[in-house]
Amino acid sequence: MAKTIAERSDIIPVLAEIFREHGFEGASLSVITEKTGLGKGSLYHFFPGGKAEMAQAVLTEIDSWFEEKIYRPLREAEDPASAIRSTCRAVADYFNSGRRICLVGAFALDNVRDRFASQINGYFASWITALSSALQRLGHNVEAAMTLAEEAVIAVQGALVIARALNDSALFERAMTRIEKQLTN
Amino acid sequence: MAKTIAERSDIIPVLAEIFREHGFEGASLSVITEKTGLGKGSLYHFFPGGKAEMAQAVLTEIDSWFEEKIYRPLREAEDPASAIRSTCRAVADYFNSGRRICLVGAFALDNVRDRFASQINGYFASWITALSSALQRLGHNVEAAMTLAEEAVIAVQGALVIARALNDSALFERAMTRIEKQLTN
DNA sequence: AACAGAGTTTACCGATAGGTACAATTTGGA
DNA sequence: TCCAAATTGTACCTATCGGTAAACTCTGTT
Repeated sequence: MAKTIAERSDIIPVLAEIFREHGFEGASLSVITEKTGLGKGSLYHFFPGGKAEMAQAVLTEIDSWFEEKIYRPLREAEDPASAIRSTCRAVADYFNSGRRICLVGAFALDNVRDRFASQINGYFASWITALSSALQRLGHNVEAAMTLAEEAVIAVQGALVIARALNDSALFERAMTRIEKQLTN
Repeated sequence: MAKTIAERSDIIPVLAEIFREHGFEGASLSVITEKTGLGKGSLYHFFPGGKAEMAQAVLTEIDSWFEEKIYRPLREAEDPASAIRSTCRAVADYFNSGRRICLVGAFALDNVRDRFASQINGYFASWITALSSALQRLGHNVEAAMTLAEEAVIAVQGALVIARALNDSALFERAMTRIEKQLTN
């Protein structure tokens, strides 16, 4: 019956969705086996460290996605204004207009924060720094760029919280539109 | 040994702190008995519905605190500008400059959201509505007031997420200062 | 064709989860 | 002072938790 089907990298997006839906503690191994279709044996084959290693892998994948699609374009694009615009759209798409939560933000509010502190910290620090870099090249001074970037990332995370609380994806879209305008006006 | 010491209302703030610290799923009965000093017998005497009823009670208490200290002043104060200023300070104090998370926001991102959907929804809806009311009496038209209010509540929640993620309460204070200024400029 | 190792299934473990039952105790009021 | 109700302690229940062990089955390589 056993087949060499799964690869570690195939499972990670599924794990990400599971953690988003159930949280870290709520994602029991039985849920994980059910949704991935993998038994505990396979799971522990790929992730000897258990749930903690699975979550680490998910956070790492999220970080590299953002690095490639958001942070790097913001830092390196020769046209910072259009980079800001297109990464705002990419963020809105990534979070499916507020219907999908930010796993890193959710972990930050959860009691697992300390366990994944450095990844959580790095995620938001990189985001703010990259955005600030684009804003500086857009003409803002260091301080103003930092403030604007901080405000924008705060607004994205806040909008995710409120959109989910009110079950209102239009609210998230409104917020993203305001953020984009505020950054590129 | 049994003493008639505890009252339901005395326990609720302790429960609130426990849920803030451990989340809903993480707040096991053993943690709750330990931190409250009450055995399961007492706990189930006060809250026959178990953990779910405890969380409901906590959410209800939070809602009535905000109703009294934030929403009502915003709706009814004859000086809306100073009401906005003083409720901003009250909010910053309540969240201990970002060191204390918003339980309702955390629940919104958690998988328990559906279970407490109406309380979560009501909390944020009331906040935005009350703030919008004060802004209208300050001279903004209905639409502008609503947008500003939405933006402010989003910023508070976002700042709580980021401040906790970066372990940076100064960031939260900066955000609250900006919010206050933006609402009363 | 056969072997090694990657991948998988199954059965099991101790610990703890939330919850229940009920007897023991304390308390305020008559 | 004594009783009924309020409160608490203890023992116990079943289900599930995360994790382990080891036998098994594929699959690519030679």
